[in-house]
Amino acid sequence: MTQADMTAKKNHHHGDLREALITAGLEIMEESGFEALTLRKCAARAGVSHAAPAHHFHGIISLKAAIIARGHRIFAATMRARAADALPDPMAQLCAICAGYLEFSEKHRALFQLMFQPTPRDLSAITPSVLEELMFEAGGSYGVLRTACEPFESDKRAPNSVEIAVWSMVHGYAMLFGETETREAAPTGPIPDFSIILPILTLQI
Amino acid sequence: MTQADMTAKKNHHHGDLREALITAGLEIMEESGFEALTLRKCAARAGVSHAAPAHHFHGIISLKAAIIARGHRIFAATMRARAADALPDPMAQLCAICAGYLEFSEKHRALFQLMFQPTPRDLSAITPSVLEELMFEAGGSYGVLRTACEPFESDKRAPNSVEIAVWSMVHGYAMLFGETETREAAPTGPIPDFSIILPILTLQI
DNA sequence: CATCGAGACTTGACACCGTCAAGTTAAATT
DNA sequence: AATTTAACTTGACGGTGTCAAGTCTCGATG
Repeated sequence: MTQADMTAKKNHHHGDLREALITAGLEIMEESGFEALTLRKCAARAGVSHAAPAHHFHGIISLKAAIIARGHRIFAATMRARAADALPDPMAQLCAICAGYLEFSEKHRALFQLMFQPTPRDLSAITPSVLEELMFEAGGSYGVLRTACEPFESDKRAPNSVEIAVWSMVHGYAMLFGETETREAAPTGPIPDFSIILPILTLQI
Repeated sequence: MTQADMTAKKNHHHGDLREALITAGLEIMEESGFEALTLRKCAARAGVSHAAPAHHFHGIISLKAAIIARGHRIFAATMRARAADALPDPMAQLCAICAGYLEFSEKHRALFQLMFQPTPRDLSAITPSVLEELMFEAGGSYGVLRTACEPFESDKRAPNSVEIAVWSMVHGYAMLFGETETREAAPTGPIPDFSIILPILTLQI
């Protein structure tokens, strides 16, 4: 519990409640999974009453959006870190970025699940400043992948088709195999590593 | 409302409540999206009290599992229907089955989302007979895709690597683009059709 | 420095949710 | 016909998100 949390326990002025709620949300999901995230639990962990978040977030949907924005920032950083360790040629960069994609989906499974859960149809319910932040951060993390795919695009194919193919494949793999989850249906035998799968695609690019 | 529903409104014996609850769940999601699905709403639509489902399903998790099993049956049928209309060569069959995969994800978006939401870690809470049905139906729908990929597997690659690659790609595409959802981040310009994307992969197989 | 207004909370209540316990009604069995 | 079992209903509880009204703190102003 931070100094601000302790202050909140005494008074009506937390000091940095917005950030504390986001941090609480990230911690709760890390510990108990993506479905454990609730507004009241975040408020309790931040040391305030259940209605306090309303001043910072227009409902649970806005708090989740802020957490997802934070997730995209960590996501982009994870992919960039892998790219920084790889050779500069386009293929090595793409492989590294995909490895970062999968690393994030495994290490932060609950956050990844939250980030890619079905989007509410009406984004207008989200606090405008939070939505702007989310769009910015999501664009940033997606841009890492897009940039890595650019060298492989060609006038011979539909625009963006390589980035769509790569994103579909790595995202599908992350969703389906990113964690040794209990599954109702699965391929028999061990799942091949994505580094084996990706070349099936990229050799043709 | 069926005859059985009307019977339930009068008495303590619905007649086919199990099926009515599953049907209610499918309808509610179709109308109001995947997050609108609740046990009480299903019970109300089936014309019984909120606690009636407990006799057939051990909690909301079991009712959802039953709905998901139904979803897999429709899913498999959709892919098989596409395959039935296609030429018998392996490539045409694979393309048709992927088209069926995407058709299902678009036409039954909420059901698709429910089917591939993060799985609860503890499946033992699910009614055993329901879990068995789910495993069977999920295995059946997955088997359609697996069978279509078999002609492309090779001793030169890791076992199952083609089916993993294809499943990752088509599932990722379905999750990301299967509906013109509101998205925080997206490629610029129109999304290439999956029939353009798939050949990037399959030409190399 | 005192006052006022806005910001940042707290308390309480409501409806909805899933689950459980106890009770009631109908069907099946003996 | 009586008994047992199945299939419900009713009511309650705790957790959830949201709203309204109230309270406390901070910042602005004179």
